[in-house]
Amino acid sequence: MLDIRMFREHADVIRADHDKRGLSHDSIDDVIRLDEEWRKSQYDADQLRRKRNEAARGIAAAKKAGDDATFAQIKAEVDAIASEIEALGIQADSQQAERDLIRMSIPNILHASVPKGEDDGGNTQHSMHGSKPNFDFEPRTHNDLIEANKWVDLPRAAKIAGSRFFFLKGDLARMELALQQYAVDFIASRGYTFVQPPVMMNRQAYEGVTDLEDFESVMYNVQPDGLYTIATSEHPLTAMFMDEVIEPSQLPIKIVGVSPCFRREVGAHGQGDKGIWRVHQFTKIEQIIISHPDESWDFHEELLTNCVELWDSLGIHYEVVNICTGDMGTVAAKKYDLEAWLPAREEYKEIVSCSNCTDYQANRLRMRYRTAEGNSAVHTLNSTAVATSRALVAIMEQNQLADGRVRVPDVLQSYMGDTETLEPCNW
RNA sequence: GCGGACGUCGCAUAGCCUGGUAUCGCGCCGGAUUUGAAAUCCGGUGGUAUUUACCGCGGGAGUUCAAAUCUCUCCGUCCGCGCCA
Repeated sequence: MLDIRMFREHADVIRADHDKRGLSHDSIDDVIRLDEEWRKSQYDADQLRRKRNEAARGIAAAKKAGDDATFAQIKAEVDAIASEIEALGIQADSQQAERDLIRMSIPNILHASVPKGEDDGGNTQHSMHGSKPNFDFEPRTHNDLIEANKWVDLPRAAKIAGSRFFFLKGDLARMELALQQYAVDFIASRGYTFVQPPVMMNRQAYEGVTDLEDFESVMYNVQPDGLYTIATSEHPLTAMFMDEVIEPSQLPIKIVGVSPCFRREVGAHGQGDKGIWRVHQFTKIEQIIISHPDESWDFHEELLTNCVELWDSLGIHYEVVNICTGDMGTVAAKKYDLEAWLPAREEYKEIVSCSNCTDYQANRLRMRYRTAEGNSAVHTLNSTAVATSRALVAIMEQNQLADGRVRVPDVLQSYMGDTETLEPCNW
């Protein structure tokens, strides 16, 4: 959510951003109009309250003195104002609620370096890392590999939970655990605190960190308590500071989190989504930074650097892309994706997403830091370190051997008892 | 799950019984003093606004002319009991 001061003082900035995104200005105009109406109602109501307070000032004395005539006169005066105040108050509340509902749907202001484009075709390459592996055989897709090696059981998962759930088995499951440990150690060694968050959140906190439409298409709602399972640990790890005023000396707060992530993936179907590429539940190691506004762009680059060095160390070939205006979504002001090379399909596909959300989440969550002039919103940043299901796909496809087994990246071998090659499962 | 205590500005705390202007301290910010620092002194430190006003005492509702204060309810914390990986 954008600061209301942006609409009052710098509406031209929001308008320019909407032009960049190809959006109409209607919502901006609505917010500005409703804000003016709300302020008028609020001011009028405040003036009446003031009148009432002034009138009521003598009421205690009259009551104590037993002066019933004065008491009755003041009470009549106060009663007359009360109904007016109530009507104005209701009007003001509804104007403010409507204003903020629209304001919630208005996207963040994009950074100047975000390229213009209509969809993911407009994303631009930032950098290329590693090189395409050479195979003296026809490389197989990860779906072939998991089936041939019996590393993943999709049919039985579908039987007990539904499609897009999976059992992870044998050496591939061991490598998944190794990836978690390795990634956590890698990021924690750079001064990030390891945190394991709750995997369910209430609606109020969740609205602070995500697009409202996600409640219908992305999140599982758990009854009877009405909690939502998290779609990423970014959500609890950012919302953790909701309603807080942070001392500037505490900033930046750097976190590496790990959690299962749950996504309904409504409407997702297609050849590219087979196997474990797009699933309802996966594990993700996430980087989070809560920072002073002046530092967030430097930290955005730091998060990307962490990703690049982590994925380089795994020996994976990938490119970094700068996400364009049309592919950005509501919350982020700038986003880099890492896209790994999948040799069988000859495509680069998203494995990491690295965002600076500036003050957008912080405004909704009322996360502030103390300044001399008053409290002001912090900036929030998040970046995948490793989403293990997709990391497994990239490693399997790039490290596959002619017989279908898979070479374990060097840095992971010590995390799984010096295992060098993933062996098939026998059931 | 049962019983009890409690929730007050960043932290800590008074006010609650007996309804009538949000208290003291710490921390933080600014200023004075100082070569600099510490110490000391002064001022400021919840939100909103058409800037001196209005709203705020965990959330919501109720009683009342008036609620931090009384009642109900929900949420949370702590203690004891029960259950439990």
